[in-house]
Amino acid sequence: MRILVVEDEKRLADALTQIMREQRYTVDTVYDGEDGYQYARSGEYDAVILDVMLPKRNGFDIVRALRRDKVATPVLMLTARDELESKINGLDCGADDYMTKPFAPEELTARIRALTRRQGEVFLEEMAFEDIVLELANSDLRCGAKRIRLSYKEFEVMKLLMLSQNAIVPKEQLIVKVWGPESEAEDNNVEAYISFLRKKLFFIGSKVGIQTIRKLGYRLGSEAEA
Amino acid sequence: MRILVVEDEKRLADALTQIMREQRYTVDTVYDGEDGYQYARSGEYDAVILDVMLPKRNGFDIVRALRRDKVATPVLMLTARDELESKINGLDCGADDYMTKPFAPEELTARIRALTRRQGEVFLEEMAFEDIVLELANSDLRCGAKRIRLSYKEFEVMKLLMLSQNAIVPKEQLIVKVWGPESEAEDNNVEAYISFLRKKLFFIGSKVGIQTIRKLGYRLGSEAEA
DNA sequence: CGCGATGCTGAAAACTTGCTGAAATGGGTT
DNA sequence: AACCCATTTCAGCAAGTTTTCAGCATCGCG
Repeated sequence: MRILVVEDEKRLADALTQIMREQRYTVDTVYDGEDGYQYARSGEYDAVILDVMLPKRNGFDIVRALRRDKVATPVLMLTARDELESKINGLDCGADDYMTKPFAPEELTARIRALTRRQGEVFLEEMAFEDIVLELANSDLRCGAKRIRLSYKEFEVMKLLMLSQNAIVPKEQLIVKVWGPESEAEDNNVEAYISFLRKKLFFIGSKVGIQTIRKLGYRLGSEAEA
Repeated sequence: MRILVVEDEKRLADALTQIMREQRYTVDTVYDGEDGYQYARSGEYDAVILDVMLPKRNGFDIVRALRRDKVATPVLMLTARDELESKINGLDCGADDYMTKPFAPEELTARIRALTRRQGEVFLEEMAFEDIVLELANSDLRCGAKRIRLSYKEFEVMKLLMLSQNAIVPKEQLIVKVWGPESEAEDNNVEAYISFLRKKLFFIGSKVGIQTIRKLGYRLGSEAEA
C-alpha cells in the first residue's frame, strides 16, 4: 500500500512519514503543492495525506485538480485551522476526509485505514517469481510480454508454488488445498496439472521450471540451476 | 439517492431527516439499533447516518455486523462524545466517517456528499471507455456516429462494467446490483444480457468487447487485446 | 543391470460452464 | 383485445475444464 504525504513543515512531514511507515505503508513524501499534485496525479497511491496550506499550490486546489483529472485516490486533508468553513471547503473539493492538527497518531492511522479499506483487500494484485508474474485478478500468467490464461485449478496450483517460492510443496498439500481435504483426488491429478503448467511456462518462454523432487513434491526454480 | 437515518432522539432524527430531504435525498428514518441494522442490511441505501448510542444495539456493533454481511454502504457515525477512543473505534469498525454532535447542517451535507461521491454515483453526463460512450441521461450507447438505445437492465449492466473499467465484475455482483439482492435471478439471466450487449456493441461497430473470465466474471476490453 | 515404484504426458471421456436463438411471459399502451 | 417491448425461460450447442487411463520414461535400489 502506497501513501503520499504532502506537507511543507519538515518536522511534521517526517513524523507523518514515520507513523505511516510503522504501519507498513510505503510512503513517499514531498514538500510543496506543485510536487504534491504531480506525484498524486500518477494515480499510483492508495491514499494521499495533504496539508491545506502549502507553498506554490494549496490543498483545495490540488484536490480539485486531481478530481478533474479523474484521479480517484482517497485524500485526507490536514489543516491547522479548526474552522467549519475550511472543513466544508475541503470535503466539497472532493477530499474524502479531513483532520485538524494537532492529532493523535492513532487517529491518523485509523482514518487512513478507513479510506483504504475499500480498495484494500484487492491491492495485492500480483505475485512474482524470477521472470514470471501471476496476475491474481484474472488468473493470467505472464512472462515479459507473453501471457496465458490459467484455468481455475491451474491457477490455484501455481499460486501455491509461487507462495512457497523456492521451498518444496508436497503433493499431498496441493491435493488438500486445491482439491479439498475431503476429495478423492489422486496423485495423478496433481501430476496432470503440473504437466499442464509446464507446458504453459514453456509457452510463455519463462526460464522458470517446476522441479520434481521425487517422493517429496515440487518446487519452482529457474531452468538454469536445476 | 437513498439515505438511512438511525437516531433514537426524536428531535434530532427529525432534524436530520429534514436536512437531508432538503438536499433532495430520499430518506428513511428508524429509531433503534435493531431496525437500523435490518434496514441497512438491505444494501439499498447510498449512505447511512448512524448514531452510536442507540436502544437495542449500538452503532459500532451495527457497522461491524454490516461489514461482516458484506454490506459496503458508506456509514457516517454520529456521537455526542468527542473522545478520540470512540472515533478510532468507529472508524476501525468499518465506518467511513465520523461526526460529533453538535454539528452544522452544512458539515453534515458536505460529509454525506463526500461519502456518496466515492461510490461513483457521480452525476456525470456520460461515461466513456475506449471508443464507446454511455449516455446516462437517455441510456444510449454510442460509438462514433452510430448509437443504439439500451433497455433499463442492459444499461445497468453496461454501467457497472464501464464503472469498473478493466477490472473483472463477478456475475454475482451484477445480479445483486442489477436484479437486487433478494432476487431469484440466475446466472443465465446475466448471460442473456451479456449476449444482448455483445450484439449491440457489434452493431455500433465498437472495438470494445465483453470478455468472459471463466468462473470469475466479465470485463470490458478492446477486441484487439483478447 | 533389472525391477518395481514413481512420475510424466497425450488423448479421450466426462463434466461444467457459458452462449444464444426462439418462445413464453407479463406489464403497459393504444 | 391487440400490440409492443423488456425480460425471463429454456433447450441445445459450444467451449473450456477436469478426470481418467494407458503407455512410456526415469529413478533408485539391490
